[in-house]
Parts: sequence; structure tokens; C-alpha cells
Amino acid sequence: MNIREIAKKADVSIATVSRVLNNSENVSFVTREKVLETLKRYEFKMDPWAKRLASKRTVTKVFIMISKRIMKQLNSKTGEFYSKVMEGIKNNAKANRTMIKTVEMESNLDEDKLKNVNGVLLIGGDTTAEHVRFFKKIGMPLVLVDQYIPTVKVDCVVSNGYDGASYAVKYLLSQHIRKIVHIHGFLNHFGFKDRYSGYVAVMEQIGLLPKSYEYNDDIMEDMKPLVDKMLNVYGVPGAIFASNDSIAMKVIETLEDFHIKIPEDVSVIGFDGTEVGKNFIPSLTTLKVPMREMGSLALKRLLDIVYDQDVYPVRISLFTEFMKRGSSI
Amino acid sequence: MNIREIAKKADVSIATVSRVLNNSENVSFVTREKVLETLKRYEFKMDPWAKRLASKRTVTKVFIMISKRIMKQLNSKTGEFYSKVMEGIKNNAKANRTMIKTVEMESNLDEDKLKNVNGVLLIGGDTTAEHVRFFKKIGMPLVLVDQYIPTVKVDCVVSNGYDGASYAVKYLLSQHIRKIVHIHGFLNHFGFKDRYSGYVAVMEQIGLLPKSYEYNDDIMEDMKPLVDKMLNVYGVPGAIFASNDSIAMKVIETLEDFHIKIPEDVSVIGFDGTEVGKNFIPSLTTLKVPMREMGSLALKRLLDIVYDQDVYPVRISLFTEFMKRGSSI
DNA sequence: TGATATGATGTAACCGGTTACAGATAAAGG
DNA sequence: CCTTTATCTGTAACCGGTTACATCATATCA
Repeated sequence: MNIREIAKKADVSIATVSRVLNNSENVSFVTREKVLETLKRYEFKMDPWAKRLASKRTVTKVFIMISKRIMKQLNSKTGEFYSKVMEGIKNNAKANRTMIKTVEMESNLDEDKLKNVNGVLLIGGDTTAEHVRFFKKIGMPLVLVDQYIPTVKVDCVVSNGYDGASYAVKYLLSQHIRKIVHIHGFLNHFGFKDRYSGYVAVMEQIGLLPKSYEYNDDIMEDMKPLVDKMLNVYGVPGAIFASNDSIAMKVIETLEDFHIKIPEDVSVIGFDGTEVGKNFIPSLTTLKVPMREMGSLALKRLLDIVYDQDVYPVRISLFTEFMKRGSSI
Repeated sequence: MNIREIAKKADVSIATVSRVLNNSENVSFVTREKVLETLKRYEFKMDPWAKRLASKRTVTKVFIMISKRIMKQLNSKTGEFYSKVMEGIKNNAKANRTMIKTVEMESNLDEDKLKNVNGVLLIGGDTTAEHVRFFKKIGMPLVLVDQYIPTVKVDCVVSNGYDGASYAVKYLLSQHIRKIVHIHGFLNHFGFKDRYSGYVAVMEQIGLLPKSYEYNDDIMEDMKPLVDKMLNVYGVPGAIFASNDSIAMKVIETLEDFHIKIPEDVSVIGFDGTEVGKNFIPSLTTLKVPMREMGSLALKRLLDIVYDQDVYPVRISLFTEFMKRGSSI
């Protein structure tokens, strides 16, 4: 059953059927009722692909919301991850008549500004359940990027940190390294938590004691006290697995200050697979996250939600790829 | 850039461009080269929605592969889960000019039989890396349903067992129950493993000792010895969290044989949210998996893969929903 | 009452692909 | 040399929706 058949059955034009389906204003009460009844009787189901194709005749407006914190980093070395994600979004947008506008998450939005916005992407680990509830309340299509909130049913696109971290730890074990320390960012960011869980799961499964430290990468904090403490309490580890490339590089710099050689004395593994990590000396062993794909997939999912009816919310996890390079044996 | 523009630039018809894009036979060497060069020069990117819509003119053929084990259960009480998943697939297929054929996983397939098959769905926890490699080798579009294999990059649709299980355990803890036992199926089935991990993670985080038993549901094994052992070694637990509804019901029956009352003495929680569990006495507390959605989403994803180019493989996890019913306090 | 605004509906073009069918060209056969 | 056949290419219809624009009836106002 397509709208042409429905139109024939209801004895109206296809335009009228389309108007009813889209709650357009200019349809009389009796016509609307007649069409609605026909739609129901023949169990009309919209074809999402046709809908999406046709809707390319209009521009779609999407807000990209980023926390002030991430916005600041965006053009610095530590901001490579989200820059690449944004690239992915923009590329996809260009091919889809989608107008995107970047907005700070902290800016308070009146519903007016959102009046003609079709959907919203919430970027990064700072997104909270509160943010999500705000948009859900007004029925705004929504996709979280690089963040997952178990307690709220909402679409999201994330990397598979659990398996990536597990792989890294297993690799180190296969190299006969057993003293493996994890240095991670704030665990209320799902990405960090997920990687942390993967690390802990493998360590405990093997019967080793997980040993981890939290480090705040954002404020460019000095890492020396942390490393000093680790060396005193725990001794020199065989390897350090870091939450991301940025932290991993900081770890390497700090260890070198202590005259510890990488990778001869300690293997270091990062996460993300950034360019800056690849060009670092020594070149970072890491787990590569497909950053552009993350962005473009998130926008694709958002458009699916905007133009399909009753899509069930899902979490989409991207595979990571282990990149063996110079910072580890 | 769409194919009409490409056609104009290359000075050929749109049909010819389409033929080149689909590696059709009847294009001369020089024409093909000319078109390919133009496509590259203007960075042509196919519109997946248009492609999909247009391809509805032809029927798409999909194989659904199920292990003999699951096939047998399909119409019994324990087979409700996969029956519902199949329903979801069939509903979606009907709306998409897709012809589906159910095949046993163990049947050896010559490539001949797969000649005009567009894609394959592999159903259930018995799917192995070997199966996947077979289809990947011949470039067959593929989606795993209710199974995930961390070591192989392939699309899959699963339920989020980790968070579902975590939620169940946290709920029991909130009811001041701390002696929580997990009875699970074979852990090489990802679904069971995932739920197991969620159970273990919460228990350990709280500082409780995880206690779990494996039970083979398939062979209708007697559960008495297992429960007997548990009661002797561990005493009467406050709650039992089971891998799925089928096991949970068996647990309840067995406990009642030991004159243990549900839920007064022991709370029992299942997983899946089957009808048969809902109608069981006492009605099962469980985590509901959207089974039909799992099926229809898997087919949708498969069609996306068949008709889009270079889609990045992902894992799609479905949210579960906690259903408080009579088998637990 | 005639000019004009307003609302409801239909027609046809369009979104970007695929494909049935027709037509053109060249090689092969009688 | 003309007919047949195979190979290549183009035209136009089609997939299932949306929407600009035209049309017509009715309401509003000077």
C-alpha cells in the first residue's frame, strides 16, 4: 500500500494524503477523517527510503551541541578526536542538504530557537541525562555522539571501548607483561568508563589485581605527582594502558622525565588512533577509533529518526582496530 | 553530484552511468573508463536512499540461517524468543519486496545456491567466527542476529544484556537482597556472556562474591542436582537471576520441589520478556527484549548493507526494559 | 456588488537512482 | 549485398514519497 493506492481508495489526490500524513494545516476536517480512516483500514506503512529521498527537496536543519570544554579544545592538539568527528558530520551533511549549526551546550535554549530545527546531535562525554530529557520532552529527534547513558533510552553512537581495552590488555599479557597499570580520565564519561571496564574485566579474569589512576587531562595538570606516587607504591610497571592518546603521550613525557625508556622499560598503549599520536616520538601504539565514521553515522542515524516513524532507540558501537607501533613491545 | 550530472559531464546517458556503477556487462571498455574517470573526478557519492528506493523494483533475496538446535525449538515453548525475532524479519520483508528463505546453518552451501542471494542473516548464539568468515570470503552481505563475535568485524544486532543484568542486580540490592546467584547458559553464546558480565561487574563493584552456575537448557536436563548442590554449598539465596525466562521458569519449578516459596523465600528474575514467562505462575519478573524489533532492525540493516556502499560494520544494541512481576519482591 | 483575500484540493514536477524496451551500429552468415 | 544477430547505448517509465503552483469555491471588505 502506497499513498497513490490510498488516494484512490479515499477518492482524494495523493497530495492530500501526503498533507494528512504530515499534519499539514490546509485539510478540511471531513477529508482528514476520511483519509485517516483509509490509512488505518489498509494498514498503510510509510516507506522510509522514499520519504527520505523526497525530503531532500527541502533543507534539514540540525543543531550540533558541544560543551564549552570541548569547544575550546577543538582546534588544539588534544581536540583532534572531536574535530575528526565533526568532519564526518559535515561531510555527510553536505551530501544530504542538511544545514548544521554548532551551538554551545551551556547556552540556554528557548523553544523559539528550536522552532524550525529538525534534530539535534549532542557531542561528547559531557552530555548528561538532563540534557537528554530536555530534548525528549519537546519531542526533538536526538542522537548522542561518543556518550551513552544506560538509564535513558536514547539513540547513541559510541566506540566499543570495552573490547578495545580488553584487546590491548590481552596483547600485553601475550607479550608476558603482567604488571599493567591503567591511567584514565573521569569515569562519568562513558568512553572512559567503558575502557576501564574492559581493562578490569580481563585483569580479574586472569587473576591479576587491576591498578588504575585517574588523571584530569583537561586542565593540563602536571602528571609528575601521579607517576611519582605510582612508582613508589607499585614500582615500575611493565606497561601502562591509557584512556586516550592524549593521556598516553603525557604519560610517556612524564616517564621520560624519570629516565624511564619507552618501550624498553615500559610499554605504553593509548586509545583513539589520532594523527598526533602516530607522529609522536615514539609513535603511539593505540586502538584506532573510526572518528569520521562516528560523525557521519550519527548524522545518518539522526536523519533516519527525523524521517522514519517509530524507530526503536539503539546504541551503535563502532569496532576499534589495534595499531601496533613504537611505544610498546 | 548525481548520476544525471555525471552523465552530462561524461557525455553518456544516465543508464550507462548506472550500468557502470553496477558493473553491468554491456558497457564497452572505452565508455566504462570514461565514466569511471568522471565519477572519480567529481567525487560521485551514491545516495543510499535513492538507491534503495529504486531497487524496490526488483525483489531482494535473503537467506536466514539458523542452527539445527534452534530450528527444532522454534515452535515449542522454549522457542518463543527466536519465533518473535523471525516474525519481525518477515514483517519487514513483506514491506520491502524481500524474499526470505530459511536454511539450516549446518547444511553445506555450494556457492551455486548463493549465486542470486543478496544477503544473509545468521540467527542465534550458535553462529561462530567460521560461519562469518565463509560468507565474508565470498563478499556476501551479512548481519548477525543475537550474537556478537568480538574478534570479527561484522555487523550484528543484539540486546544490551550487560546493562539489563546490571539493572536486575541493582534492583535486587535495592530490595536489601545481597545473596544473589546467577544461573546461566553456555557462555560461548554472547547473550549469556554479556548478561553474566553485567551480573559480575555489579556484584564485584559492591564487594559481593559472584556465585554462578551453568545449566544446559537445550537438553531439558534435570535441574535438581544443580539446585541441590547450590543449597548445600551456598545455602538458600535471597534471589536467583537467570540467563533467560526459560531457565528462570525451570528454576522456579525446581525450587518449589524443594518446598521453597517464590517470591517469599527467593526472588527469581529472568531475561527476554516472553509471553510464556508472563503467563507463568508466578508471573516472571524479567528484562524485556524487543524481539520483533531485533528482527526487523536486522533486516533493515542488511538491506542498508546490500544497497549502500562502504558501510562501516557496527554492533547495534537494543535497550531492555525491566518488568517487575510476581516472581520477585 | 465587484475586487480581493482565504482555504481546500488537484496536477505535475521533483528527489536520485534502476531497468524494460527500443534503436543504432557492426560483425557474421547466406 | 542484404538479412540476421550480437553488442552497445539511449529514452522514458518507475520506485514512493513531497511540494510549488494552479484552480476553484467561499468569505471578507470597501
